[in-house]
Amino acid sequence: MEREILDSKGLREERIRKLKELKERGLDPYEGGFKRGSTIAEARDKESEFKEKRIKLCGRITALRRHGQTYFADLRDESAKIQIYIRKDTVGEEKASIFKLIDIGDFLGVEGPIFTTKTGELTVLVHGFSVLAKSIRPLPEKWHGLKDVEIRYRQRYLDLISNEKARETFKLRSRIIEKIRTLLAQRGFIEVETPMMQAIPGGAEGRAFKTYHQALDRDLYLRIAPELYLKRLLVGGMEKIFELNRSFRNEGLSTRHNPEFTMLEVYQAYADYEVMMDLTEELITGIASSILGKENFKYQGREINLKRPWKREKFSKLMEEKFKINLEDVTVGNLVDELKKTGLDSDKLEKGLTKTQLLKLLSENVEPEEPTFVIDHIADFCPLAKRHKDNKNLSQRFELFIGGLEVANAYSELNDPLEQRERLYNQWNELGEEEKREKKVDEDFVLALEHGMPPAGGLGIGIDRLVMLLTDSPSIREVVFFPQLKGRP
RNA sequence: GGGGGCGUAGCUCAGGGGUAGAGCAGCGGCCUUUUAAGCCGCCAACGAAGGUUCGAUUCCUUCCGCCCUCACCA
Repeated sequence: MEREILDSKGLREERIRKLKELKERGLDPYEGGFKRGSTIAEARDKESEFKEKRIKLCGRITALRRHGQTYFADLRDESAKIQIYIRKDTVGEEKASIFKLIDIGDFLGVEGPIFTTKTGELTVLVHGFSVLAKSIRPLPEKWHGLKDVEIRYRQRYLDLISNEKARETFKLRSRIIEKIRTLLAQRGFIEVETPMMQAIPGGAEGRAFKTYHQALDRDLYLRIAPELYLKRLLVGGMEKIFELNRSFRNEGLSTRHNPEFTMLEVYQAYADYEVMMDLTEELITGIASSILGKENFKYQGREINLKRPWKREKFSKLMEEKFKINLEDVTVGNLVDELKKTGLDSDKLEKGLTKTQLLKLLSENVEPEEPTFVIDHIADFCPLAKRHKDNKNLSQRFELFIGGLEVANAYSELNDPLEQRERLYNQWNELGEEEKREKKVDEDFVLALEHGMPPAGGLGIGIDRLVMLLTDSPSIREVVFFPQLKGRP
């Protein structure tokens, strides 16, 4: 922060000088409140009402045009923008001279009737105004706005002031989340909250953040998923639940990954992954049609069409098409060898094949324009999912891809406690020595299952990615107010 | 962590081994219906540290930060 303070010293000092002068004139700009008569949008709607009587508006000055003894300025609140006009024969000599101390960025309350200028601009003829807050830093440029992505992320408020697109994106994010809650509530789901600080982080792949609790003298981890706790609630008899909140993964950053991210997890007792597919379609098309007003839109230049029903492609079929591998005679053990035979870049395979890598390979085989459920994955990659009755190597699971993004993941939840324990230990055994020490099998979770968990469908939707998709944002940093960045020098 | 690109004024952009240029913003002046107001004048910057060189903002090295990409992950 030190640098900016020095850099903008001259501009800042000039504004502090104006601030002092305001105070000397008995007008402390941080002192007063203001009774807003209406928002600017309301004022614009009801302009005719205020041709005669006065209106009281407030907002921030975003442009200032001095014209001799008069000023035109743009006043903006969250709802809209309106021009204000200050002239000394209306506002008075004293007030007019005070207006010299106003800068772009200051907050103002104004009062006066509305008229239309000869160029047709709706304008408040200011009879009185008060300074509600003085800005002592210059705002980014009015025409080109703020483009420096680093400043846009680190000082998001400047981005929000300068860029309409940013304001829209975050408003949409809020409406999307609100809509999800409404849609789920309409279907009888209730929202629950489970621990973000967990003794044993589980329910997903990925490294956890570690922290320490003083009084308990124990290590705790930030959750990588709420899954195992939500299933405990199924055991407890809750039948339709969801949690919509943050999870944390201690992994690298990318345009699709922020260390803290927002996930929706939904569980429905006596359902399975087929039911969750329907629910996913309903949720996402419901959101799109209510928020965007349509089911087709562009994502990064590609036309996406959400018209139901969505494609459901068997994982094995995609493997067959892409790699000519028949999953019937392939196990996880020799899958890597089989893939190498297909001439796939073997460097990538040397380190072994993770679930994520495999999905990535397959997602390249999925049409980005149409939403596609990739269903029935290799069971060994899905320790929490039920196996298929007719093929024990496959699990009742789907991953949903839209526009090249993986936006949802769901399965029929495994509720056989003995199999669950075995599969968790199998997974644990594959870990490296260090990981084995950090990650343990959550026996307490298995204990819950031993008391009986109803069959259930579970669904996870990456909210940040869904918002990216619906706001046509190329990076997760565009949909998270304060994305994680490195430290400053 | 690997690879590629980038870092010039408060903001948006030029430039380039020899005095660093513009627009917006700011300051001063003229202007009472402008709106990217206009006109005149002024203020203001090469991410940091080393090196090469008579001379570095420009070339080289290291560091810091940002973007893209690969890997871990969703």
